[in-house]
This record gives sequence, C-alpha cells and structure tokens, in this order.
Amino acid sequence: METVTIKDIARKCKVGVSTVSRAINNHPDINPETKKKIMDTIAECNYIPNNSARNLKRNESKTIAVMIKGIANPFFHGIVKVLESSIEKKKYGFHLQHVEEEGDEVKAALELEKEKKLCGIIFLGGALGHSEETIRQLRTPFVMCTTSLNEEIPKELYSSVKINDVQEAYRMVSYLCSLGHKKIAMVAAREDDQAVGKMRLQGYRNALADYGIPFNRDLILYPVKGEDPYSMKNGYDTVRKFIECGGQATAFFVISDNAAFGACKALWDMGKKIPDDYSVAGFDGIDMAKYYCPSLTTIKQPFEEMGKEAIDILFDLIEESGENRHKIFEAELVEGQSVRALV
Amino acid sequence: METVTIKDIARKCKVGVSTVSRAINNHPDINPETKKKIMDTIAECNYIPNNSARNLKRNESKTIAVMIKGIANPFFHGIVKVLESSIEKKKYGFHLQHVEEEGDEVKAALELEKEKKLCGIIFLGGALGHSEETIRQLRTPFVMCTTSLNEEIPKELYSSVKINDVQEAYRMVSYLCSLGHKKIAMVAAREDDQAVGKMRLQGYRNALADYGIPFNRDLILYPVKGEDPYSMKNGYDTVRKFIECGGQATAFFVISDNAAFGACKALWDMGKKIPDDYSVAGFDGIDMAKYYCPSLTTIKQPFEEMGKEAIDILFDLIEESGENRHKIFEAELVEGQSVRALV
DNA sequence: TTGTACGCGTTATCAC
DNA sequence: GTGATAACGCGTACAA
Repeated sequence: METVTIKDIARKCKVGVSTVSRAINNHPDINPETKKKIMDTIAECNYIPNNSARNLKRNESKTIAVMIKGIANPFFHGIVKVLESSIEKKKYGFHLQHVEEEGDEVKAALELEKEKKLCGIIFLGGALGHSEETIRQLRTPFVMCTTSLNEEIPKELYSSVKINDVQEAYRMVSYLCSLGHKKIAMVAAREDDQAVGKMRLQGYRNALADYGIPFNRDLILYPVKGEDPYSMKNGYDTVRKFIECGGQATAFFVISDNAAFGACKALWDMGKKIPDDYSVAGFDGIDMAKYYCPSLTTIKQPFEEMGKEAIDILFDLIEESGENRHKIFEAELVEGQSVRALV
Repeated sequence: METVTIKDIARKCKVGVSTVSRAINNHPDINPETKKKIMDTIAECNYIPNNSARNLKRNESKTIAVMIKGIANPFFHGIVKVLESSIEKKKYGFHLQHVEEEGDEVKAALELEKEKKLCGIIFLGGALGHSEETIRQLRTPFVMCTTSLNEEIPKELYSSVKINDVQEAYRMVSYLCSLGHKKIAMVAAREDDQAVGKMRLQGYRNALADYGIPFNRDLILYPVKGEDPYSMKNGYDTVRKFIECGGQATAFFVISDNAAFGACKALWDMGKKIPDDYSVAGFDGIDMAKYYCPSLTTIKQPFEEMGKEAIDILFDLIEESGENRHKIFEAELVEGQSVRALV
C-alpha cells in the first residue's frame, strides 16, 4: 500500500489535481457535484495531504507558534490554555512547540518560522542570553510572555508582556516586614541568575532596606549546583539544610510556588508548624497554591490577562502592523494561610 | 532581505547545490576545504535549511514522535523526561506533539507521520474510541503508554505499556478495608467512562466484594458535567458537596492524586482533619504526593520503567522488526500520612 | 468550471 | 570530489 497523494485522488475522480486542491481548500470556483465526489473518494482512500509539501508551497500560513520551555512548569499551563483558545477564536492555526531544557528556543523558532511559514510567535519562558544579531533574524513579529530579553536588545525589536518582578517581590517582602518579620530568608535562584531570579532578589533587598533591616547574606538560600531553583526539591533541600544548620528566620520568601511547597514540606517534616513556627510565601499564584494545606500566600500573576494581552499585541503586529509594545502587569498579593503576623 | 536558500549559498561559494547539501549533511565525499568554506558562508548568511523541503524529500527520518494529550497532566511530565532522554541516547530525533483536549490524537499522528516521515510513535493519554480502520492506517510502529485501545482492536496491531488499573485500584481499596474502613467513598470518573476510570471503579467494587462490604451507589462521587474528573477542582467540589449533603464515609478513594489534593482541601476547609477525621487515598504517584501536607497515600505508577519499556519495545519494532508486545507493570502502594487505620 | 505546467527547497542519482 | 538534474507532494498562475 503506497502513500496516496493528490494525484491518485485526481486520477480516481478523473479530474485534474488542481480541482482536487480546490476541493480540499474550500475554494469557491468549483462545481458542488465534483467537489462532493472528490471529498468522498478522499475519505474512502484515507487520503491525508502532506503538510511538508503544503508548507513548502505556501508563502504565509495563518499560524502562530507558542514556544514553551519547560513543559513541567505549572505556571505555563494556564497561559497556554488562554493562548490556545484566543488564537483559535481568531481563526488562526496554533502550534505549541516544546523546547528542551537546554535547547535554544530562538533557534528553534527560526527553524519553525521557515518550516511552517509562521505569522507570529509567542515565547513562554527562556529567551535570555541571545545576541541582537540572532534576534534580528526573526522575521515574524513575536512577543515575550513572562520573560524578557537582555537589556541591550533594542526595545523596538520585540514586544513583551510581564510583571515587574522587582516590584512584586518588594510587595511580598514588605508585606512580611509589615507583619513584623525581621528575619526573612529567601529561597533564591542561582547566584549568577540574570533573569527573574535576580529581580526578585532585588525586590527582596529593596524591601528590607525600606524597613531598615540590614541585608544578611546568610539568609539567601541558593540551590546546589545543577538543581532547578524553582523545583519542589530545591525548596525542600535548601530549607531543610538551613534549619538543620541552625539558621534563624521567622519567614521564608520563596522564588516560586513550587519551591515553596518544598519548603513547607521540609518544615513539616522537621516538626514545625506553618504559619505558627514559620511563615512561608511563594511567588506565581499557580492553582495548587489554593489547594495546598495550608493555602499558600503568594504573588499571583494575572496570567489570563497576560495571555490575552500577548495575543492582542501579536494580532496588532500581524494585522495592523502596529508598533512593538511592552506591557507591565500588576500582580496581586493573595493572602493564604501560610503567613502570620508576628506579635 | 529574502529568505536565503541552498542555492544562494551555492552561488556565493561558486559550487553546486549538491556540494552544499553534502557539507550540511556530513557526507563523506567532500573536500575539507570546500566544506569549510561552505560552512563559513552558511554561518555568515544565517542560512537555515527548510525542514519542510527536507521532510518532503526524505523517505525515512530517524525521528520518534510522542503524542501527549493534556499538557497539564503532571503524571505525564515524568514520563516525557524519560522518553526524551532515552530517544536522544539512541541518536533518534524527538518530537513532542501536543494534542488539544478534544483533538484526535490518531489523526494528528497520521498527519505527522506523513509530514515528518516518522519511524515510531508513542501515545501518552487519550487513544480510546478509535476504529480499527483508523488504527490500521498508522504505518509506523507505535506504543500506547499508560493508555489502551478498545478491546475490539486486535492486539497484534499495536503495543502497549501500562498498569492493571483494576488490580491497582483493588490494591488500594482492599488496603483501606484492611485498615478497618467500611464506608469508602470514591471520587470517580464520568459515569460513562470506558477507560481507566471504569477500571479503577471495577477494582474498587472487587475489593469491597472481597471484604463483604455491599456496594453503595451513593458513595460514588461523579463529576458534574463538563468538569475534568481528574482535576483538583473536581476533587474539591465533589467531596465538599458530599459532606455538606450529609454523606457518611471514613475514607475517600480518589481517581487521581490531583483530585485527591482537591478532596483534602475541601475537608480541610470544612474543618476536618486528615487522617484523623477522614482518610484520603490518591492514584498515580506524582511528585506532589510526597510534598503535600499530609503526604498522600497513593498508588505509584512506575513511570520511569514504563517509559523505558515503551522505548525498548518501540526500538525493537523499528530496528529488529520484532513483534508487538503488551506489558503490564506492577504499581506500588506508597503509604503517606493521609490514611489511618480505624480502631 | 476545469486541466496543465511550473516552482517551492531539498536530497539522491547519476554522470563527469 | 563535484555538478546537473530528477524527484518529493502540493498550490496556483494560466490557458482552455
């Protein structure tokens, strides 16, 4: 059984290939009867058009790719859902492209752009450390969602949608301070982090400074080498080690909700009560924060609005050839049961 | 700036296109000097080969696709990791294809098969309710991982790797019975479920029967229409409603870990203690089960071994043209802190 | 309304 | 070692 192509269908129906093509692609100028006959034989022969051939021929396909780095990141799931439905509502094709942890998402996008003749791209995660030259190779408009490019990249080259991580970390830490916490440990990203990890640490420092609390290097809990800082495991390991080594703190500000769950578990395993003995605050506002026991006090990123805005910007870029925009969203401090006021 | 193609490179280097092709694809018969020159201009011009054209020409590309249905399912993340690394270790290409919730994963696979000239497919989730005719259209060997096809589909048409859901549900429920629980409610899948939901319910019934406990329809908690039975929200809503309506039970057997977290939260919100007031047992054994407070008693699927086995079978099929196999794995009952013995 | 012929960018098969 | 050239399967001018 050979692969059945458009020619086979044409031969079987005794028509030309272009007529078959017209039938497939819902072109207007075609006799309804011939169309029906063609569609019937297509179904009968289980003919499936070859996408490679189609893409090769096409100059522009109305499809948008979402490059997602780190499929396991629960924070992305909500956004992907929003993106997917928005894109489909606009009658565009949707292609979710997974990029492996150490993969180069821009390179992957470059390939995909040529392969699928994309008309727009949304990046979810990753995307730092690319040269301007590489970025300039992208021919289609693109939006960085929840991430950002290096500072040196000219802002007019791309769009972005995110929160102000410095400010939101500040919001949480100053909240903790306002409740009377003075010894606040932070489960941080890698020491050489240049992305959100760095910014959230900065927000932490700013808040302490504003409350007149001296910065203490010993309260910054860095991951062991090779460990994903945002993982539950890292939250568990660092907090456990900190306590076991006699670290003193009344609250933990954790770089992500996931890591915060790890932190909670570590405390729980050591017989500590949350929030009685220690307060724990997360960052991101994923679903699980609500469902955890105790529910997690966290910074909730408005991912629904962020996803919608990313799409809006992208469509402006595509259809109205608008300008690149950079939108900063305000996050929300959600009070759970994992933080208490110090008497 | 036009798209740069292989012809442009050839022209710039004053060689034929085939020589450029040889350089790109590491063919042996090529002068190292010309190769270097070509590679240099490729880098200089930022030339990226068009994958559509490549796939169109190729007859077989050593790439394996993983069709994943439900990107948010945390249970899949672990398996994907295993699959990815195993496939790359074998020097095969890896393509993760996301299939939307209501999408037809077999149809998507059929398209991808033609487009990318796949040599193997692994299905993660979904895959029920397909006709034998559709299945037969798949030309490449494939393995159903953690799911299964309808009973009517001849076993020699495909391979599968999974657990025995009836038996594992039985394992958990009889464990609960052995601890003295007699009123065990089950957070179940849809009433018309024909997949794992049905089987886990069967295991539940079998266990009760063996312990001489009559089956009580009122203890089966079905999701409201349209709700994902395996979601945290469903676990929360159904258990909350059950308790509020005066439902009597000492333990909950929940269809998935995720739903179990929802169940725990509902109980917690109503001032109940776990496991003091109610025992809760999950199913799957995702990471979070360990990190939840209390840690969740659950059936842990050996997803690492399952992923490895799926790949092994697939490679046998591809390279040794072996026979289709169906492997059933034994799961493990992991005792957490969410279940207690009744006095 | 329909059919023919060309080209999309690549790789493989030949000659040279 | 290298360069033409014929496919791969499809869409689309263009002609009919």
